[in-house]
Amino acid sequence: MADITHWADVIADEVLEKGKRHLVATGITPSGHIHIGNMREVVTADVAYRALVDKGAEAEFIYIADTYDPLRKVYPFLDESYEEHVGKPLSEIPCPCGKHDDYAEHFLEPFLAALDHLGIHPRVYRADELYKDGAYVEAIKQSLVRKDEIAAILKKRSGKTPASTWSPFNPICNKCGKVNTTVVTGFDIDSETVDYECSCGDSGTVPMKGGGKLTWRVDWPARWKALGVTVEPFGKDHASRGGSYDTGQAIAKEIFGYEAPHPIIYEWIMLGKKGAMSSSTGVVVSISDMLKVVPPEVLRYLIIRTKPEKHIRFDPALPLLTLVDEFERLHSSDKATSYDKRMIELSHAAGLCHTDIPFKHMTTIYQVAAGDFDRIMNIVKRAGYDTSNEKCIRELVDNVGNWLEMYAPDNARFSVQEELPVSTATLNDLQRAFLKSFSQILDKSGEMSGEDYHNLVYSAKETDSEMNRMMADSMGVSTEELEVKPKDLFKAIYISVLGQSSGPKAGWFLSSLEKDFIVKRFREAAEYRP
RNA sequence: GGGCUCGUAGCUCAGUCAGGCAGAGCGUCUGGCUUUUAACCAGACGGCCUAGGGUUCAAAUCCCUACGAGCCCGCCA
Repeated sequence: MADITHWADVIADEVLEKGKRHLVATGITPSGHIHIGNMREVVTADVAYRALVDKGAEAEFIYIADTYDPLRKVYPFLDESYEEHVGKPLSEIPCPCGKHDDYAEHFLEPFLAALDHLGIHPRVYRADELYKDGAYVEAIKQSLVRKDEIAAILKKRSGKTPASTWSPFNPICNKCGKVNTTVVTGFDIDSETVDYECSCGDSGTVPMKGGGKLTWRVDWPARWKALGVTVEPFGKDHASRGGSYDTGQAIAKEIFGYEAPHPIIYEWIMLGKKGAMSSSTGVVVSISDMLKVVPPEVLRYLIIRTKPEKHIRFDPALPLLTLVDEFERLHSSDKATSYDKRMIELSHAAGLCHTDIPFKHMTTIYQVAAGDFDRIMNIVKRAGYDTSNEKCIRELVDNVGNWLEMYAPDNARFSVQEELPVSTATLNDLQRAFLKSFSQILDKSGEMSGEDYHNLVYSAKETDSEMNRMMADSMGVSTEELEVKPKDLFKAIYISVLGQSSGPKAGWFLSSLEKDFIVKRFREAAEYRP
């Protein structure tokens, strides 16, 4: 089989045939909690951008927040008092929590933080600022002048006839502040103003600069031209014939004289077994929820490994652990193909921190330490991991803690019992003799590694070992009579420490506990008589 | 009704653009590792590539049709 080229590189090659300078754009409307589908868009854009840069293109990456879009309705998470704001641009509505400058910023701020977390650093534009700075004025003029042509394009492509009062430009009413209740009654190209009537009864004049916005289907192509967008990913919803890319393409070419950007169409992300993610059906995982449990690199990997046009199935329970494992294995594998390496490279991105501690190991460490960060660090240090980047480790610890709490299946959970578990009563004489001997040997020895612990357990069945002799003595039998099954010994360890009959790999597990604790616990367990 | 995308092992998916022996990981099973596993190593099992036609020396791959899944054609990104 020929070498497989990663889709991002395929896209970059296609795009490079059109030219060497590129502007990769992405954008969404911060009207509510920004969900995971949007994350795919941004990661997709970032990867395309990186692939372009890697191939020597002069590329830039921008993110446009559609802060000037009107609020469509009072969403379930909003207070009823927002009724009066429906129809106003998001940037002109008060913040729901009062801590941000405006409504748009309230949802934008955590999203931008998430982007940073993922190692994605586009230049950020806010649509309201672009409008207020006059970036759209030229496009607004052209659109108003050639309104009928645009309407004809919309009709031809989408089959829908725009209303007679339709205008590509929606003024913001001076009185009620709404942008979707006004009708254009005239305009003046020289003074750059637009006249309107509003359903609230007001009428007046607004400047083209910051006095209103272009309707979406015109706004998009206008933006391409104004900013020079050449590559843009968008959801498949825009992609069909008669959709906004289709009309945008025509408007860009025929009205603004601009070639539409290279499209990257992506599919939705499905959640577990519940189906497509959609806000209307309530099947939603917000980005912040996602980042609570998934290390950023793995989230990137999840998106990067699948071609944009295929849907992604995301299951935050055990399959997540598999995904993390797969990523980490690929990361350290010497069998990785060039394709694998490329995926790892793209998952990495600048600005992400990485620790060499496997996620799965951390699930054990975390539970051994009962989530206490100082104790976790001690264990990590003892296990010989790199602890220089405490911030990264803390991120991993947070992910693991949240995962255990929110999604982990029961068999992945355990807790070291503070007190001797009552189930210790079920231990038999051999198991007690083992724990007693183990405790004594450990008491007089130095620090032991996971492997030391492992070997010590197995030494119990060797007739010439110290452990074997001590157990025989303790039980009052000869070493020949002693019949040891390691399985029972491991069971004794788990029961006395966790109160359950199985647990994480024992040697390694014991080495992450305090030695003194083990000595004491095993002695107590050996002596315990109900 | 019209359009777009997808359909490959039990699961998640590569491979389709550029036709050339049907692939990976996970799971399962077997064996091994000083027989604990949720760790590691080796191997095995696992397929009508959704179905039916067509083109071709040769089709998972290209063309047509059907079926299934998701989405769009509402100024809703």
